[in-house]
Amino acid sequence: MVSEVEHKGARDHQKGDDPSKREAIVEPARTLFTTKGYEATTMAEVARHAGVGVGTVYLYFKNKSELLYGIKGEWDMEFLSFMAQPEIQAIPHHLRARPFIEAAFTLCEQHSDMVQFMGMQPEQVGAWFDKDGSKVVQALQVMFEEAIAVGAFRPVDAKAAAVISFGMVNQALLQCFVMEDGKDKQRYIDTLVDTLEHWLLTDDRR
Amino acid sequence: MVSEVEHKGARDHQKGDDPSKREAIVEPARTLFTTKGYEATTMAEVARHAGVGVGTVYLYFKNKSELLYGIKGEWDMEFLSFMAQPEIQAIPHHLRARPFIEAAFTLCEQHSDMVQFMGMQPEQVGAWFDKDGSKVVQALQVMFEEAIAVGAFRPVDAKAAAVISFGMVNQALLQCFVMEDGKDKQRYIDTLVDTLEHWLLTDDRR
Amino acid sequence: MVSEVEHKGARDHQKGDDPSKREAIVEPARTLFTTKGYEATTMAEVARHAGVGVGTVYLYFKNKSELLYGIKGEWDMEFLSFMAQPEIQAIPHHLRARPFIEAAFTLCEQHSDMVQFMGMQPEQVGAWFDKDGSKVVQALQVMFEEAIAVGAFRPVDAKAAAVISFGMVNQALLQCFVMEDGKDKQRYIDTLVDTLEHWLLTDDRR
Amino acid sequence: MVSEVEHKGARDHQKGDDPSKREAIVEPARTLFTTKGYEATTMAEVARHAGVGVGTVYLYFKNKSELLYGIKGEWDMEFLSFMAQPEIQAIPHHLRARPFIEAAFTLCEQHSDMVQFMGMQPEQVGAWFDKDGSKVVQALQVMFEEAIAVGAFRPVDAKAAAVISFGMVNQALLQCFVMEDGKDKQRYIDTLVDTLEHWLLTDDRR
DNA sequence: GATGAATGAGTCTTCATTCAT
DNA sequence: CATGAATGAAGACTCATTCAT
Repeated sequence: MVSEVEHKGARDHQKGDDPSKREAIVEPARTLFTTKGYEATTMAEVARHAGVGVGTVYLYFKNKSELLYGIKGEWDMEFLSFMAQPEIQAIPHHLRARPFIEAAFTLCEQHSDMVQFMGMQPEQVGAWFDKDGSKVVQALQVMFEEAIAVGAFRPVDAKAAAVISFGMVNQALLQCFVMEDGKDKQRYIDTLVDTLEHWLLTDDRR
Repeated sequence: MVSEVEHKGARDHQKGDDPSKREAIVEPARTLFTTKGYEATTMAEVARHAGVGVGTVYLYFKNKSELLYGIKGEWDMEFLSFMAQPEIQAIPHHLRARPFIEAAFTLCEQHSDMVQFMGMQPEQVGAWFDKDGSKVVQALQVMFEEAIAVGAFRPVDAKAAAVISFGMVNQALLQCFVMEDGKDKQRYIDTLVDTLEHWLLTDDRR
Repeated sequence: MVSEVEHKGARDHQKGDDPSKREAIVEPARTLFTTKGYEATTMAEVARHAGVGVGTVYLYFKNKSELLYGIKGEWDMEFLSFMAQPEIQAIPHHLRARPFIEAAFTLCEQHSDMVQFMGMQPEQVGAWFDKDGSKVVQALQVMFEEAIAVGAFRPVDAKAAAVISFGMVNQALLQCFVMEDGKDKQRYIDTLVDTLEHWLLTDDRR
Repeated sequence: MVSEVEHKGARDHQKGDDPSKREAIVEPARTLFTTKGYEATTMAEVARHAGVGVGTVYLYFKNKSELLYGIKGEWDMEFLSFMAQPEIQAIPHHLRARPFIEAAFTLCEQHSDMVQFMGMQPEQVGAWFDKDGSKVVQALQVMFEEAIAVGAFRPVDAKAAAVISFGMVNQALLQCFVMEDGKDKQRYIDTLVDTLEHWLLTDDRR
């Protein structure tokens, strides 16, 4: 309606496979879901903001839940791929806390509206949230197990630690970017790093 | 749509005055909101579970949002009054972690449905959530400031620490009671206590 | 909206139990379903013609299918109760054809719009049509079995005969009241009676 | 909305010209319409089963109704041409009942999905159904008039008899192939033949 | 001629809210 | 005060139809 969908040269479309159009839908959906809430956002709104027809949204996402899932999945992927980066993996565990936290904050600053989805309750969303815990928590657990194995971290319960650390970072991001305006970023980063280091590092490392 | 609720003939009763009936409405509302989610719960359901007519619910709460507000306020009160208990206050700060966490888990076990509200996002609910942060986080902050002042805790940023500790406990409760069935309670309690003690206690206290 | 819902004295309503209002919904629904077809009729139209809100229709019928089912069931009941009438049952089998056919035509004349539903296809309607055959066909089958047992009818296959006689009467009603304007009623009645008598009566009875 | 389909540039091809492709569309359309019902079948489904694009269907049929019209017409033609067969016409009227019924059942067994269309209500389909009655009934009427003229059939009302016989056969086919699985074919054939012979044949012929 | 991505009007259905009793 | 039948605005989703390629 606002003609922001350029006439791109290529022409081999699958059913709902144009990544640029998919992104054009996901982006306003993310903003609306986080701004107004999932239930309060209508598919028509998403479509209007995306500059496409309602039907088109359903061409790319089977239903409203799938749209949310797509957003959540996108974030997970982004976060996971960040954790898998060679640069991050190269850092010894006992020095990982700060760059890790800082990266998380930077990532969330770019998509500050996305923060809420990290802690989204399964009941509120439907069945798409895997009961075993989100991919992110699982990845954290694996990382903790490694760190404990190599003696970098104290021998804590890796599963519980993953949940707990996810919770503290998530809440800090929420407070920092959703409730406040992001101005106290450094304060939360510093405190989080302090928390993790005192909690997890073996005494000789601190 | 603005003001068409006033002008009640000439009755002099307040709107909803019977506290026991109010409680009879709030209680199932809490259960339903947390079990099925706010949007998925209908006023008719709340009324039916409360054993009153739909109209009666509107006698005590102007609308659905007000009902949610009532619940949130009640929970805050319950949590806050727990924190203000003499028994809790009597415990020295450096020994408070375990009884505090254990009490939180017990409290949440009793009202396991309530857990979700701790982390409820303001945007998802409406405008009723005070921007300054929840009462609970504020209370935690005060407690931390005291503990730091008396030298029981390391000198961390009390505000950030309140947010972070709230986040970790909340996420653990969520994982324990909502995602899982509460069976690993002890595991999460132990790890949380471990976290708090290593993070906050001064070295000579650990 | 047109204030045609009288303020009747009584006041003990169940959920959707006011028979007069139920009838006020069923009646236009029947007309619309038969005039425009089931799929082409919208619930909003039914509500508008009934002089009630859409929601009210859903108070009396769970969904569109149930509304159709209600209509079909109502017709079946009416037809069945007609067949069970003492006056009809009193007539000896070999003389039943004419009064029976005449009654059917009279009944359908009153609800001429209803005729189509007799022959409605199960697939077009959903799952509400019992596979064993409609109640009407079953009732006919029983009647045929009796008539054959007492020697009033020739020994034909009662089941097949019920289907066949239902088909011929139904098609005649359809032709007479739906395709034509009912003017040739007598012609169809006479031919149907002739058909049944020549087909079913034993030679000594004809 | 009235006339915005004309003004095609300057191509000189007729709309849909390839008869084999037309048949490739009609065939699955018939199956789907009869299996799932007209409204429940989507143009996309028809296209997919036909192995062509949606747009192609619209090249051969202006719209969904036209597609239905095409199917109905095709069936009528097939049935009519069956009735016009020399083999059938050669049989003397008083011996025609059985081969005729048997042929109808065989024909319907081959296209068992087509049965429903015989009795299709005009209102349910739209305006394409000629008010004068279906071609099939007309053909039957002609045949009856001939049979009566040559003294093969009793002098019944040919028009009504056509309707009635159409109804009985149609209902039997419906019951046999749609409601049941076709297993009792012989039972219905025998009873139909019995019906027709007792009803129509002159006493000296029976 | 074919195609199928895009469209948006139109459907059923839900549910917060009101108000007559 | 209490009730719950009635309401209709609003939402998710479908699908016939078009048109650029």
